[in-house]
Amino acid sequence: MDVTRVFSEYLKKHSLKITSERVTILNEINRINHHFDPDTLLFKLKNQNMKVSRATIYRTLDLLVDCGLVMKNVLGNSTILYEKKYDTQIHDHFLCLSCGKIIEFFDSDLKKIHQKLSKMHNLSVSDYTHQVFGICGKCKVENE
Amino acid sequence: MDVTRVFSEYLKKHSLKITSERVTILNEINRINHHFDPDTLLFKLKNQNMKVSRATIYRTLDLLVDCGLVMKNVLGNSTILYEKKYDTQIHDHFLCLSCGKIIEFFDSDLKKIHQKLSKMHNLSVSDYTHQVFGICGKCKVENE
DNA sequence: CAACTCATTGAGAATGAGTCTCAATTTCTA
DNA sequence: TAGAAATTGAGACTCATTCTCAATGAGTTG
Repeated sequence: MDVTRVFSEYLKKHSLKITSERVTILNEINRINHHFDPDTLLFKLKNQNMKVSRATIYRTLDLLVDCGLVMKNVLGNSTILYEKKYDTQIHDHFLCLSCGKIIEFFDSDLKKIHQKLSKMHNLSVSDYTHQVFGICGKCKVENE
Repeated sequence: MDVTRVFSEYLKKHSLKITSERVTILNEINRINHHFDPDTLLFKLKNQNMKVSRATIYRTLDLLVDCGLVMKNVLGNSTILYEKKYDTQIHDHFLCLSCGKIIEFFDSDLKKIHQKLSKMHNLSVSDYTHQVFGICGKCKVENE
């Protein structure tokens, strides 16, 4: 998937400009294979002497979410995490309430639930989040 | 379900006190049949001349979530909503991205997905959230 | 390719939901 | 009913995110 092209076309369509900051941010996200938060992203760029402001990180993430390349998740209480939506099928997260560990998973049966919902209410589904909370295997053992 | 009793017992077990504010808040939640946010709750109580501070609302909601009587959801970007967990089976929300309408639904097949997940990773599930985004029937028609 | 328009950027101020502080008050145990 | 311990409210505080606005840059047009 030519991510840069998708983003460029999105920007053009909305009369927005292809700036070096936007390209830099997208490239960095491309390199991250799991979830991340805006500050981590800022930090990674700072470490490479790429100068991008916090405001621009937030603004660009909004654009990437809007054009469908990035997914924004609010996990549990207040943990916010972003992740690529391409090159991956992972949409769902399990959060261990004891140690905070996050397990990523995907179950295609969820699609069937969404299809049922669509039919029942005559609506169309474009996205979803599904988060599961509990105790992971390791913590279960430790609490025994 | 004797909600007051459940809450009282929870408080006793944790050496916490049954105060008029806590009872007032629980009673008000009892009267609400859909989702709500902390400020709405505060407002409703103010309108009835019940004096409860914002801090106490937040503190009590945390307790109610902890003892399992109330569910806290983060819907979409940053909408936070609470709702009763008793007298209802509703756990899941559909949010119309066009008009903001929220449709509540429940599908028991989700349980099966959680059971599969539990087995696969040897974990135990205690809670979940499932949010679906898209366009509702009404908005679909209007956009034609 | 130069001029011009309009989006973009960064620095730091502003916002706002939620949390914390602490003295005064209330609960409840013994 | 006395006393220990939890609770409350008001407002200060936090911290992630958004806003402001002057300076800069992209890209369009002649």
